[in-house]
This record gives sequence, C-alpha cells and structure tokens, in this order.
Amino acid sequence: MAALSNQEVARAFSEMAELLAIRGGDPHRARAFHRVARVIVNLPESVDRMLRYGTLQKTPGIGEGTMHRVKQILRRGTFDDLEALRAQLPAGLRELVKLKGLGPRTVRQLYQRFRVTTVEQLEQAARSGLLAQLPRFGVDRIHAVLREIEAFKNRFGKAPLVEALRTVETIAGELREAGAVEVSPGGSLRRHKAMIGDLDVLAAADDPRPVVERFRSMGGVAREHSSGSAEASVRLESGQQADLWVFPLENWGAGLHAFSGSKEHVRALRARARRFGLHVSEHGVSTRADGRRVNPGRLEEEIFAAVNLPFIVPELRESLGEMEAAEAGRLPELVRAEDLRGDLHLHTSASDGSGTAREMARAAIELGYEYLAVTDHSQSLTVANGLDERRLAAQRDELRRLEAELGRLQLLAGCEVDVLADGTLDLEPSALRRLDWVVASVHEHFDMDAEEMTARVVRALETGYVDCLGHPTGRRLGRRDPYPIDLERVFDVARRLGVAVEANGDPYRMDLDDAGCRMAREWRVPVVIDTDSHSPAHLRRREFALASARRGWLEKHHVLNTRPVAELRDFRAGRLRREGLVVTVPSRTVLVETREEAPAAVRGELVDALRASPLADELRERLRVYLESGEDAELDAALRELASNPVQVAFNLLMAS
DNA sequence: GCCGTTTTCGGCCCGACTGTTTTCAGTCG
Repeated sequence: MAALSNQEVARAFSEMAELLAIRGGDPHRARAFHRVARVIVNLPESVDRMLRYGTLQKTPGIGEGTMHRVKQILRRGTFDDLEALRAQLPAGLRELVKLKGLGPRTVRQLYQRFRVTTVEQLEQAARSGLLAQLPRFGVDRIHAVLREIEAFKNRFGKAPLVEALRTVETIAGELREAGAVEVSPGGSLRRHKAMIGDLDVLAAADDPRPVVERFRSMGGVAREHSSGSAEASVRLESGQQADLWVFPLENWGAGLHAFSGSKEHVRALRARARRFGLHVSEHGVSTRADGRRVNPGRLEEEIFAAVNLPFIVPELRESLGEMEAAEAGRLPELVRAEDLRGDLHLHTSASDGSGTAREMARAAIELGYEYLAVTDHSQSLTVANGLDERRLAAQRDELRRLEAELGRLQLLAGCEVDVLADGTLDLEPSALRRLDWVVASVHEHFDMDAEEMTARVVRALETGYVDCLGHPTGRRLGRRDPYPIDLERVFDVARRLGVAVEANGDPYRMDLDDAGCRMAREWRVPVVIDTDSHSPAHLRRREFALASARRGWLEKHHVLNTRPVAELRDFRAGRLRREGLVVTVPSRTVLVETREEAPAAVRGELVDALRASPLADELRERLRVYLESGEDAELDAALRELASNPVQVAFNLLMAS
C-alpha cells in the first residue's frame, strides 16, 4: 500500500480537533490539534519520509504526542484517542458545527439534550419548537438557524481565486463611490489562496456609514447576514458570503493586518506583541501596562515594526515559519512577475488556442519577455486538434521565420505532449528530439491509483525527452480533484534526470499548488512558472502561477524561466546528452556554459553547513546525490571552496560523518 | 498539545456582534 498522503494524515488530526471542541474541555488542546493538522498539510516532504529521516520531530508544532499519533496513523490509518472520541460522538456533529451561528458548545447541547446528530434532525428540532427549550434560544435565533440550513442545502461552496478577485473588484468600485478612500481584499483572498470561501473586503473611510450602507444595498446581495456601525456581512446571489470592515484611515495598516489573516499568523504576531508588553489589534498598537496607544498603525509595516519584525508579505502569513524567518532575517525574496523572462507553455490556433503564433508572440513582447515556447497539443488529443510530427515540423519552420521577422523574441518550437496511459509519450523520438521544449502532461485516463499514476508519469520522464512536467496533479479547481500521485517519487526522478515541474497559471488549475511548490523547492526540482495560455490575453495569467509559487516560498533562483534562454537550451541539451539521446544542435544556437554561479551568500551558507559537525541529514543526502549524479552546481561550487577536488571532499565528508 | 525574553508549568490574540437578558455566553473573523 502506498504511504498515506500528508492530507490524509492531517485529516485525522482535524477530526480530532473538531470532536474535542464539541466534547468540551480545554479549548487550547483542540486548537493544538488544528495547528498540527495545518502543519502536516504544509510539510515540505511526506510525513512518512520525514518520520523516517528524523526531521518530523524537529518541525515546530510537532511534539511528542503528535509523533506517537503519526506513527499510529501510518500503521493503521487512525490513532487511539481519535477512536475513543469517535465512539463517544457521532460523525454528523462535525457537519453541524460548520453551520454559521452554531459553534461546538451549541452542537454539544443539541446532542446531549435532544440527540440531534444531522442537519435534517436539526431542522426538525427547530420546526417542532424543541430548540426553544435551550438556553438563550429565542424566536429570532431559531429563524436564523432555519435560514442557515437553507443556505447550507444549496451552498455553492468556495470560488476559485480568479472569480473571487473579480467579485471584489466590482464591490470595491461601489465602495469607492460611497466614499471609501482605500479598498483592499482581505483574508485568504489577499493571501492569494487558490480557493476562497468568504470574501473579505477592507475599506478606509472618515465616515463608515455610507460605505457600510452601500455594501448592504449593492446589486448582487441576496440577503443581509449581520451589520454593525463599521462592518457588515451579506450573502451574495452566487451563494458566497461577503464581509466588510471599515476603519479610519489612521488605522488602515492595523486593520489590513488584523483582517488579512491567517488567524494563526495574527495570533502568533499578537502573542509576540504580548512578550514585548504590547497589545496589537485593528485599532493599532498600545502598551499592555496602561493602554497608552503607541502607534495607530497607518501603515501595515508599522505593525510589524512594533514587534521588531520586517514586513511579511500576505502570501507568507500562514504561520508556517514566516515569523521565525523574519526574526532571523531570512525571509525569502519571493519570485515576482518581473523576474520572468518568458513563458514555456501555451497553445495557438494550430491546436485548441484562439490566437496565432504571431499574436501570441506580440503579446509576449508586450510583457517584456525574451522568449516563448509554443507548445501545442500532440496528436492523440484529437478533441484539441493535436499536432503530429509532420505538422510540428511545419510549425517549427513557421516559428523560425516569425522569429527572424520579429527580431526581439526567441521562439522555442515545443509541444505539450500527452503522457499516454502506459506512460509512453504521444510522439516518436524522431519528433521529440527535434523540439526545443517538451512539456509532458496527463490529459486522459485519470482513473488510476497512485501507484499506477506515479509509475506512468515516471516512465514518461525517464524517456529523457521531457523538459517539464505539465500540471503535475491534474486538478481542476472546484471541478476535479487532483489525481492520486506520489509527488515525492516524481520529484525524486525529476531531480535525478534534470526535469522541471510546472506551476500552471490557468486560474482553474493553479497546479502545482502552494504545498507542491514548497515540496519542489525542498526537493530542489526547478519550477517553471507558465500560463498554459489559449489566447494572447492569457499570458497575464502568470499571476495565478505566481500565487502558488510565492505561497510556496519560491525565490527567483528556484524558477527556471527567470534564466536566459541559453540556459534553458543548456538544461535540455545537458539531459539529452546524459541520457545518451542524440542531440541535434540548431546551427544558430551556441551551447555555452552560462549557468550562473550560485549567489555568494548562498554558497557561503552552504560552505558553513559543510564545515558543521555532524552534517545535517539533508546535506548528507544531497552529498550522496551529488556523488551519484555529479550534478548540483551550487554544492559543487561550495565544495571547491574547501579543496580543489570537490568529489574527493564530498566523499570524505560522507565517510567521516 | 505545544512551547519557553515569566522556560518543565502556566498560558495560549482580540474585538465586535447577536440574541438574549439585564450582564453575558457564544460565535465569528
């Protein structure tokens, strides 16, 4: 049996947390389980592997109790005290807590007094008047429960980031008209999560009343949920909930911070403030001793500065190590749109795109790109008018002509070749080796288990012709779950062969996701940030790939298409050479070793790590891989600083440790 | 359950709103 995924392991801890909250007792214990679940979902490697390598217990938030439970879960899929709690409380109660207005305490009472365990039973209890017997349950509250049950029944669920951003943009326009001087998305939307539940909108205004009033009465509002003097909550016709908070401009930064979340990040920052004798809220910073306000928080930077931290961008605010990194001065310099030199996955009207190669190229030039890979579908994807070898050859000639004509953009003749069900590629080697860039993707036959799917993708990579694995999990946001696949095994092979993985900017894919990007970073697999464009306008969708990449802590040097085109060609040629595949070098291309030296600072750190004793586990593994494959320019450079023969040094270090 | 500038026990973010009650518990973000 394949090892359980991090998501599956985390699910057990989430369930434990929810059941504990319902059972009652120390609420901090329940929260601790929630925290553990989050930490596990976001681990950079599989929990199974980290357990075996001893890195799990070093992870902040993972204590002895969790170690013990993880071992049980990996063995039997569950752990003892979860089973005990399941025996006490029916599963349906967890569903009930998800209804707005019902918390764990109310649900507990419902169960203890009336044995209510499902939404249907709750509805009955509300209609029969049973609920009125509970303390603090009046007629209004019962009606609120019934309305919420109605909303629950036809809840549309979460919206992909792209849709949520569009909705908030419309709302922002309304609020500005009503006098808001600043408007910003808040919550998970500002942190650029892939799927957005509630839409959070933040605004600054001298007088909040007209802004709140406009929010409640604007078009698209189905029902008002609640409102106050400077906040309001509505249900939109789309089924989504939208929440507004309005602050005075002098507290704008404090408000932004408080309502951008994540809850865990905000909580951690406030706990830190407490240690400084300070009190942080949306009203600014004050002293705990006498409540004197020391900073209203006009700018968000001031909130961080108050607790002696540099500004942390919203994408990182997940309480997954950003506070510690900020404290140590090691916040990542996240990759930005302006770092990208080209796009390596797009379609033209030759297959299922709507723009010609020329139109796509012009759009790329407008974005300031240096290169573009045209990667139409391959032949077996007939629904997308996929290209066969003959048509690909004709397209390559066309691209050469176009490149000469435009003069400002290098055009790579590529293909998004299908990974067939048996893991072979949908084009013959004769066609594959004449291409400049090959993206391999799974488009059909998703009904495989993780073992089969992983073997299929690995086989495709091992042909040696693949430069980048396209949308590695196949998810479609809100439509199709990712197919089961062991990403670690895929990354392991990708690193060994020198294959990149894609962070896809299709806003309904965003695949890899943030955790996947972080995992790629950990496995030192280069990531390509591209768009899978099907029209010229789509090239701007890089923002969605960037969202995943930035949330995954990726920096410029982790991303392949921040490099000059010569390095991309080198990346491909190097692998083809190593794999013993015939390399045809286009006469105009000079393969020069232009690989940038690792930045001196990074190399210095690495040299220090190599001098440390004992060597870190991760570094030992890296040395092993280096000795096997001879690859790892960064490590190589660091080793050369220790002695002239890097291989000998690596060998000695491994032997000595 | 986890953690440590109050460090192996005691504390764990904070404010606003709702519905109810008449001073506050529960919920939410």
